[in-house]
Amino acid sequence: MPRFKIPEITVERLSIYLRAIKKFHHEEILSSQRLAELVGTSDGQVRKDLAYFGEFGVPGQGYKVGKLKGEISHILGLDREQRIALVGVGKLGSALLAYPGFKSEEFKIKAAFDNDPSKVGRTWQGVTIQDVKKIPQVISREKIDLGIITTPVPAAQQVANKLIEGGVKGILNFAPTRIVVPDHVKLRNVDLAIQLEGLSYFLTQVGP
Amino acid sequence: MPRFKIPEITVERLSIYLRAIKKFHHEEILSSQRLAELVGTSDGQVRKDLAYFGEFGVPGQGYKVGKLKGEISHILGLDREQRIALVGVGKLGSALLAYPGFKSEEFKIKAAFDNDPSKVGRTWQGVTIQDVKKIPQVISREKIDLGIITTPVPAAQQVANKLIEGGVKGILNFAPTRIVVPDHVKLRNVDLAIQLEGLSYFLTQVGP
DNA sequence: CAATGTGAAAACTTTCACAGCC
DNA sequence: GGCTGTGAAAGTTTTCACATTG
Repeated sequence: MPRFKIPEITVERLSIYLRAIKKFHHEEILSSQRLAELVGTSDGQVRKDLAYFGEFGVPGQGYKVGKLKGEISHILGLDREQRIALVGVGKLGSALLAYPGFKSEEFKIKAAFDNDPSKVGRTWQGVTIQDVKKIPQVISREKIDLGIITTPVPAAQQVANKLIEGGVKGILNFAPTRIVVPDHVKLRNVDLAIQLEGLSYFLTQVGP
Repeated sequence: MPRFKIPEITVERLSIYLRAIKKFHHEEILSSQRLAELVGTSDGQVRKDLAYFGEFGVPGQGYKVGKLKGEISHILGLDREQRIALVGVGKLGSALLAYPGFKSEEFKIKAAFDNDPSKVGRTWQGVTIQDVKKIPQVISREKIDLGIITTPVPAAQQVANKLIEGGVKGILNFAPTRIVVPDHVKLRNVDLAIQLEGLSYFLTQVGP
């Protein structure tokens, strides 16, 4: 549907728009201006972002919430189940297993793995923790296409390799280290400490 | 030191460079090319990023690890203690309290708050959990300048207001909602679900 | 002579403003 | 009259290439 290359930031904003409009009723109509205020951007930006993918609005009126929800969900692939595996059921891993956004209708964590024998076999948030050795086999049997890495740094690359061997197409990496993946796999790093460091920089700008 | 406005992404990359060079010895010398390979960017990018802040390299040689560490740490404000408060000691909150990057030499979580009476008074990771009512008072007494919000969505704005009342200068918000802050406070949102949705979009691009 | 620092060019993103539609 | 969709302009970031330096 997209004419050519879509900026990654546009996709990110679509997620944000979707979150914002979910609070409204299907029948309601929002203008780009109203939507922009809700999420903190400009009306032109909203229109440009949406226009990459089609014509969803009605001139003179605005965007109908129901239609927009459907379109954005479809663009983001949220209208079909996304099957996920999480590796590393430590503190952060178990928090994410319970995190509302990670166990929604669209996202289903189908498998969890750890290398700690005392955790293997236990069930947490409805998911049974399995041995990391089984990663490739389970990923491919369960047709899982997204992997989340919440292991310590030293294990991250190995785990990524196993996920890829099993056939995941995307990896969300929380281990603060660079991991290398082949071109056909999409990697996204979330480094929580870097977020803090960015704020820290800001403080050096404003005062003592 | 910076001549004018520095792109936020440059600051983020500085954090990444710093993480990468920490693995090397003080005396070692790295070229921009080597550093670029380590973090997955281009040599020109590395030089541009650093050149915003000064001349840290030696032409014909490269960058000395020790010097670079010092300079980047200083730029990011990591050469002095950053005092932090965390609000919302749920699953994600307790994971972050234990997260290595959040309890480093530079970052000290000095206070934690929750509104659940059964949690108040308990100690976790060396920090005693206090009642959210005390936020403004503790923030200002302890001279805390960064706040982390890991509460559920409905509480986020209220908590932010209390943090600001106490005098924080920056807020790291993990609640998936838009919160509004005055101009002099720096807000950074980390929405974990959006990261997943970005990957999900990618899958729609490469095939079913 | 190897690698930095840096203008200038290219690529990309956001803003603007307005024709066209409801 | 109000609001979308969209080219064109402005602004920003990245890449390029080279003069300069140890």
